[in-house]
Amino acid sequence: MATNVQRRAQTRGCLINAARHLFAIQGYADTRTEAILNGAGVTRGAMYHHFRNKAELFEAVCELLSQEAMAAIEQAVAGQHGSLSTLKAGSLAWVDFMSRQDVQRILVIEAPTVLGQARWNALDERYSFTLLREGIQEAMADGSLQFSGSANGLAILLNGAMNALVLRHAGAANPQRLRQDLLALFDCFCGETP
Amino acid sequence: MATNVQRRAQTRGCLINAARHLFAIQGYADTRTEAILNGAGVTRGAMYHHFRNKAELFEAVCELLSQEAMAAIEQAVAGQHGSLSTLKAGSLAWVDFMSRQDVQRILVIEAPTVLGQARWNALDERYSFTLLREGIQEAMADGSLQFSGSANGLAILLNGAMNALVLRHAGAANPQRLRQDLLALFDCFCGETP
DNA sequence: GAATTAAACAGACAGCCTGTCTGCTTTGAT
DNA sequence: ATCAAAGCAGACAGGCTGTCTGTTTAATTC
Repeated sequence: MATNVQRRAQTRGCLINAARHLFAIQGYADTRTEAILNGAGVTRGAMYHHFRNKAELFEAVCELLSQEAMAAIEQAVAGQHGSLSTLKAGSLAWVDFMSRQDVQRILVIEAPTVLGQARWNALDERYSFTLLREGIQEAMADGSLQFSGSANGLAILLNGAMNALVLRHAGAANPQRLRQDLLALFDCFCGETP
Repeated sequence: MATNVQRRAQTRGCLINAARHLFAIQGYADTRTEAILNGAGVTRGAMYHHFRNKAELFEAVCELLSQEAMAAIEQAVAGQHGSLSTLKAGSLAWVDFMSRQDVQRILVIEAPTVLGQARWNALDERYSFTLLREGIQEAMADGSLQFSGSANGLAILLNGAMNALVLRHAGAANPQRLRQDLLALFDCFCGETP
């Protein structure tokens, strides 16, 4: 006799977990709800009791992955001193996390399409993008980062650049090159302090 | 009594055109083939005679838009002298073109999902991305652009950065800011020649 | 230039998939 | 103990894509 909040958390968790793995492998469109139900060990009725539709379940998966990304970044940043090295460490942690096959497919490739522009931006804003912008603001404020445009603009540029990096290097044999290219980009903003 | 090649071009053109508009407004998943058939004025049999499935029709639309993008860029570049100003002009033309609502939704947002990673990369490689990389290679070769990583890596970074720019500024009130942020980014690569 | 082949097209049809809907079970409140 | 509400079960309907057979129109062959 479990409490209601426990039951709720249990089935929601199973659904999100099963969906997460299937979405990662087959993609959103090619994942049948039937497969999710089997994977989660629940019935159709349960699923549609917790989520309005498949897209809402997908959003819940995105939410979870975004939280995990945040956690990974914050952990990587924890030991750093100085705004620039903090920014660099956070960015490297970001690309490392996004390089994971499952995360990449769900968060980078499919989320913009499935969630739509508005919800996707909102999600980003709620998590890693805000982190990135704040890091940039700090680094620009104390002069260790130089950019003639706005901090927000630079955050957009960097975010997009990193996304493109992980996508192009997907499954590549040189995971090291990705980090090199990214750090080379940072060097461009640091003026004459190598 | 039209020739076969004419008939073929006609119906294919009508389908691609109708699909293009519908995909732009409603997105790929929410566009019913029925609607495309009505828009194009052809029947189901005709469509599936020319395209294996909906995705293949979508790919044809992407192909067309990519060609238009190439044309726009090459026109913008035509009057330019010097590798750097050529690169800048081409990049601005690129973001201008991609800022169009329809192009954005189809090429930037949905194409990676619908075509899949491999086909999407191949498409990019066939068109604008190659143009960008060559522009960067030239500018790096004559020293007007400095970057400690590879030309290919920089092309990836710039491409991703520009994509992110147009997405974030979608429907924004300040279309000028987009260009400013992009040019600010270029300034970072130009060392001490302002 | 009649006959044959192949391409282009028409439209009915089947199978699949999502979301709904009604009913049942378990938990929580009174 | 009783009633309300949340959680869940599973059948079902409607819609959509792709197929398949048949028909028309162009090209080829003799």
